[in-house]
Amino acid sequence: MTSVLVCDDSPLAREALRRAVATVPGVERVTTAANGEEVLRRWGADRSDLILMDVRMPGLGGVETVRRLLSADPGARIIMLTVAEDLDGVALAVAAGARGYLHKDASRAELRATVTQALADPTWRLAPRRLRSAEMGATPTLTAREIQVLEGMSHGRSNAEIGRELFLSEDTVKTHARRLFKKLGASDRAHAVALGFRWGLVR
Amino acid sequence: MTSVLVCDDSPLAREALRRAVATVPGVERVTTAANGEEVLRRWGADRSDLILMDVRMPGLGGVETVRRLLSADPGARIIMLTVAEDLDGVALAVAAGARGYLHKDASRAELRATVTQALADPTWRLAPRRLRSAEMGATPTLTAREIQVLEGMSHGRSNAEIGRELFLSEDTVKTHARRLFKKLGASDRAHAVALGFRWGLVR
DNA sequence: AAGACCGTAACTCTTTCGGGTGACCGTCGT
DNA sequence: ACGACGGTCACCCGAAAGAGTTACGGTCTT
Repeated sequence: MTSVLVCDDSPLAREALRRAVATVPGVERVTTAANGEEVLRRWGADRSDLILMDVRMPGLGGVETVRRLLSADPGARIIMLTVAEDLDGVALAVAAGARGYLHKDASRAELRATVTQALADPTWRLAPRRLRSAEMGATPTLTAREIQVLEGMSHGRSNAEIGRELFLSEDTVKTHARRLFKKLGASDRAHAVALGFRWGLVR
Repeated sequence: MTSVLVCDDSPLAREALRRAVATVPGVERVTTAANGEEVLRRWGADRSDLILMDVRMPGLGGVETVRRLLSADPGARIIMLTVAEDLDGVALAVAAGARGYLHKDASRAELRATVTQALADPTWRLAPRRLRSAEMGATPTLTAREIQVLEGMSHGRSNAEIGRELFLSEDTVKTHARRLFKKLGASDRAHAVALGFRWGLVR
């Protein structure tokens, strides 16, 4: 029974990862956790063959979780996940005993290849790879205009105000809005803003 | 000329910190940065007497920034800022040479006391303190109901839907909405959701 | 005891949104 | 060269949202 534990605090990324990992040949079960504490709890109950874990998590951070996990079970295989702009945590995690890491902007295929390899070879270590975040569960790709409109929304501006700001007619803003809603799967602007934050499209 | 550099990726927290630090006796200048790269850039130009820096930042993380800062100038005084649920990064940062850290949920007074002490005594180290985030620049305090409503909004639900979900009338939901808008200073629900994310009230 | 919040709810009125649809133009890739 | 896509704009329409106001009972603090 080959099982993999996926841990990421972003529900969206978590689901995307879960789905991607589930397609790896040989993987029969994928469990998920939202933070380090949850990983440790699950690990106490039933041990997975491999753990994919985000470096940056609220609560117990990735690095410390790796330490605790390995002090409990030195054989645990852990691969860290990271966004492009967070290389220090990865280095620390690998130094702490993680087997390797994956950039979140790597391809789904690379993710699967890495997981396959890690599962096949218990001694596997490192070999960094990339993966386009667009492919790790379809991160929505917004155009520059759409992001500008989304940002305007996140600052509480009306369509008319956004239009004035960007020298566009309100109707044009509405068009961009409708298109970005569709891309994000948002039902309204509040939802769109939330998804923008969850996907890291706006801050 | 006593100057302090404040670094936090959250614009809201950054401003709050800036204002709090500016009230410390003896501090004549407070500069800000949004990430590690910016800190290093500023540091190259003009060195502050003290740096307050968030552990968790996009881009160059707090830990690595501490390392680079200290390798350039071993005398740099750095205090890390952290949220309650992120203790590993602090330990690493302190191990890397930071003088101490502050919980973001400490009081404004404690923040000021720590800064005062760090500025007065160049050899000062550690002495962790706390500080209520509510006081570090007036983090809005929403009631449980208001947060539930805000969360509903972040999931794209209409007021009527939120009402059905919480067994409330739509009118009541609208009342909670209006109240939370006022607390957050939001102009509409999209703005409220954005502020909720920025303040860490919703995920 | 008085006041300050909070949770609940209703009513009105105006503004904004979001869907649907269509259209023109430019660019880029095939 | 054709088609897909993005940016621009317009019009209609019904459904929400948001502002303003009022109200009543509960809890908690002063």
